Amino acid sequence: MNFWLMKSEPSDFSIDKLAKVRSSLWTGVRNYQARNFMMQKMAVKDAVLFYHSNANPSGVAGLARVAALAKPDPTQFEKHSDYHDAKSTRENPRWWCVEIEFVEKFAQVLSLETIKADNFLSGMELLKRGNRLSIQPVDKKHFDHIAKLARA
DNA sequence: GCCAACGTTGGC
DNA sequence: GCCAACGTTGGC
Repeated sequence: MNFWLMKSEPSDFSIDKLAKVRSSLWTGVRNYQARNFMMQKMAVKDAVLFYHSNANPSGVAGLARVAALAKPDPTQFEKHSDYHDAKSTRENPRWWCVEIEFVEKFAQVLSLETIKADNFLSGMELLKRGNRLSIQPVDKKHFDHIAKLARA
């Protein structure tokens, strides 16, 4: 089983929204590295840190889980979607997405500031210079530590 | 809104 | 294949 961090702007899709709908396709990823993690590495039951970016505060807002393997992202075929991709075909879709299900909302967001201040988390990909990747692998030890901090 | 860092595009 | 121009991400 693998561990992941997945970013979303809460104004677009938040942990509250996921809690309400219970599960959702993780649509809109248009970065090949992030897509490849979903297509090639994610398995059902993998654990996910749900990260709010461009938020107040930004940070890990809760936990989720991979509910289904990657399938073609339907938004790439929607002409009027922000995520439409004219170069993608149904025979050979360019963008794929897994399905994510709600697990837990933290009582409060574990802020980026708190994560940065914790020495045990200093090696996280999230904290690397210029990090922009919206889906990234997380070490189990970091995942567990974040879950522990959030419940403390 | 600013801007550093990064990814993508396209001319050559 | 190089790389300048451009677009996007995301913290602040």
